[in-house]
Amino acid sequence: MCTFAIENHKTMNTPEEYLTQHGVKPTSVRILVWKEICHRNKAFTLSDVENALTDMDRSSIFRSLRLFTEHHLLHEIDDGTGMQKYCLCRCEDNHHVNHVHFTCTECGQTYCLTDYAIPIVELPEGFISKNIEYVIKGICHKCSK
Amino acid sequence: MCTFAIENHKTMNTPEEYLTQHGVKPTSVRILVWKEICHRNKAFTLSDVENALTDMDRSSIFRSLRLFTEHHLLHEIDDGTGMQKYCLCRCEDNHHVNHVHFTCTECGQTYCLTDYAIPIVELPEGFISKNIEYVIKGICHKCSK
DNA sequence: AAAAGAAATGCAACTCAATTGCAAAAAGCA
DNA sequence: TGCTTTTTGCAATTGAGTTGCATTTCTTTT
Repeated sequence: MCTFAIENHKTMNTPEEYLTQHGVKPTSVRILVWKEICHRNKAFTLSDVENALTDMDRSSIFRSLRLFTEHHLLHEIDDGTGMQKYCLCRCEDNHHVNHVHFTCTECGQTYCLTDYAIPIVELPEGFISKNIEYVIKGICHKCSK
Repeated sequence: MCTFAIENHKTMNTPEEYLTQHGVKPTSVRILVWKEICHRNKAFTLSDVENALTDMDRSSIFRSLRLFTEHHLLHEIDDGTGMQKYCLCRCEDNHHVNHVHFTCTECGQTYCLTDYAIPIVELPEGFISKNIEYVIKGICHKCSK
């Protein structure tokens, strides 16, 4: 569904280089965190990464994710489950999530439907749009079987 | 922008009756909470209601809002500010938010754009939609002046 | 290469809103 | 009225996010 990570692995050689190219100094913590998340095609939480990197401190992961977000490697998304989620940024120019998210109420997964663009709503006079969040809640293709 | 409350006051006589009609026993706390929120045309938080009803306990308000939500008098909405927000339900049949929300990054207000319907995205095979959240972030008509 | 300075990390503690346990109060009912 | 159930207020807990600070690691300068 999301070919971003694969593409990157083909073209981007190493995590070190990828981080450097985006203005993030590639420290050991950040490389480990990036390696852990760069292949993900679903939205993930801080706890998800924490569980995958059990030796690493929560706040270090938190700070890495924040830094990645600041440097537009990640999007912060809010799927209404109450936990902050992140997904890989695959924007080419402007840094806005332009795809729809789907949160399964059964398994809790939030999918990045990267091929499904967010339809635009025209706003009333005076309202200026900067960013749009479009989250569908329902049952995912696995849980609906 | 939202004429719901006014319509209700015309047709619905008293809060007591309105709550009863929707399966909520109209206790004194619930009536006070409902009176406080039923005229609102913007999304509000628990703290908003708490500040308006200074004598009432936080958890009592919380429980009232939860009960109202369970009985479809309110929608819970998540505008990404991290605080749970509520807005009046004006659905006629199915209980889904069908309008767009707008959260101003300046003043923090979340507007219910009740005249602006959420455009539907067709989902991939196997995904079943139950509910959609559409939140635009930007600058509102007041802050953009 | 050593010293000084800057940045990153780990740990513990804090924040802040949501939520719950429980006893007291109020409401419903026989 | 007396008994039972529901509701309410208070205090405490939860849980994720976040921060302060001392230690460690990295970078730069001499």
